[in-house]
Amino acid sequence: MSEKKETREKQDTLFVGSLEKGMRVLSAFNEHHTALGLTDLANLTGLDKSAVQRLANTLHKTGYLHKDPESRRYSPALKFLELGNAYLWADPLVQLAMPKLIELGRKLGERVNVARLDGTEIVYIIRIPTQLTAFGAMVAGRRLSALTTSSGRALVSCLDPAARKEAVETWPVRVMTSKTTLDRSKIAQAVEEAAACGYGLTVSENIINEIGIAAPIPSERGRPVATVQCSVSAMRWTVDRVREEIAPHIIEVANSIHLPG
Amino acid sequence: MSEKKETREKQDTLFVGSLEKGMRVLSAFNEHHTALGLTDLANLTGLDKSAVQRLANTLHKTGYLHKDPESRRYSPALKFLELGNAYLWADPLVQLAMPKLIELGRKLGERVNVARLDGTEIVYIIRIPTQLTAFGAMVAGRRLSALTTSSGRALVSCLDPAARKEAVETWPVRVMTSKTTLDRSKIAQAVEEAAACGYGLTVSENIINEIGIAAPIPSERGRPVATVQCSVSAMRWTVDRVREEIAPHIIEVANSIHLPG
DNA sequence: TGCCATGTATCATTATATAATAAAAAATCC
DNA sequence: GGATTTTTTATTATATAATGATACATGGCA
Repeated sequence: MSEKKETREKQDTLFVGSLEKGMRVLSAFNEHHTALGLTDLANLTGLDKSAVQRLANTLHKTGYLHKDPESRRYSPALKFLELGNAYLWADPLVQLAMPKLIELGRKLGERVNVARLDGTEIVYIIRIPTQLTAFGAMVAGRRLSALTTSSGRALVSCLDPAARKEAVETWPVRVMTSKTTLDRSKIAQAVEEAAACGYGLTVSENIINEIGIAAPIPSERGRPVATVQCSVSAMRWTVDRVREEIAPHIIEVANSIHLPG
Repeated sequence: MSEKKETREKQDTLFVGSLEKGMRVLSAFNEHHTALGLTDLANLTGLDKSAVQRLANTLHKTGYLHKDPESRRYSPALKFLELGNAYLWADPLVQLAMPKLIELGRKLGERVNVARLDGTEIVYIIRIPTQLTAFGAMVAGRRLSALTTSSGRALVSCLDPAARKEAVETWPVRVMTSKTTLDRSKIAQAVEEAAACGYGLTVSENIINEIGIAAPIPSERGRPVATVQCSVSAMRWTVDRVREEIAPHIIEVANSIHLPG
């Protein structure tokens, strides 16, 4: 009874394992997994049958998971959305940027977004969906590999050379389309270009025929952590026109946002 | 040791108390509480110091709560938003309605929304923010008393007479502005009017000088549970013009949405 | 500077979650 | 359409893991 204490060394007494497991169950749900049975959950979370049963039941009883009486599968309830809402109120960047983004969306008549860098990925926190497109590009909270996005490239281009090199070489890339760039030297090139012109740019990386362009939002001190981004259809736009007609506007808006910290 | 088993009678063995407490901590964060210290959390959740300490620490370590090293206060992290995103993917209504709402937003040039009824409140699940307004009216996941909203009134007006009466008389009303209607007979009148004309309507109930109008989305079988809604400024619109120019459009869109179940 | 509120760390005690197992209910297959 | 597999639900003994009281540290504030 003294052999297996090396899983979690120090944080033991102020770490509630059951809660962590419960959160594992919660976050098993995402764009690919919208309704899950107990065995699905067990597989996805790595927890055993019994644990999943208790945790899912608890989340159901507390109103976080809807349980379909027919299929007996669980899916996210409205409380999920309220948690998202809580984030939006808590992030000062959202409040600052929202009015400017709405204005920008009206001016450009195209989809504009704000994205934050989180680790090696970017998360869209504001989306103004002026034009129709893939569902995933219209909802807040989506997470994409930074290196495949205009926002990610814009932000990586602001890192100091060493960090930039490491990011380009090691950050993971998830393939989204047949045009997703996997060649690290091409990514490096795109990042250098972003550094040169002050904005990141992608074509068809995440959605076919989508052109993305993003400008970093300056941070009072420290590196930028977010961007103002615009996505347009390559059916109606060319890269050159995007550079000429959209770039100046998103840069202007990005620079007009002064976020504390 | 046999006196206190009546708090939770049956669900005991498959109910994980720690998880429920952890969720209490999570949901302490909302539009009014964006950054909370341990004592704040203890007060809001009704848990004791130590419990909150352990739970908050766990949520911090698992990436759900950001902890400001300065103030040592916790606030929602990006994972909150990802949970919201998971909901949006899981709700078929969101996917069905999104393109139609974008189209409608473009046509009207005004803010359009989809709201769901949840208990005695409505929750906005899609928001197309075409025009500037209060921040709370631009983000998904917000929860308002059903009876003070055009969406809620539209949906209550679809209930059978007995349920309608009970809703109007007993559902709680949270005061949002100086114009929020507390008089139940006036609410009853508004609901009857909604029943008569097929859409709910509010003026300044939740935001001063805001006119709201909402049409129920029919359900295959059973009562409607959601609405297509539009909010406009009373500075630019009159109620009569809203009835004439907006009502037909939101009704048409609402009726074009066929959601299963 | 010294005080009070707030956050952090420790620990014995037992309640509480665990994982194994059995029973029931669906789904799947021939 | 009936038998077999898979998935879900329910039960229980056991010890782990959460508890809450307490003591300590820290920072804010007058």
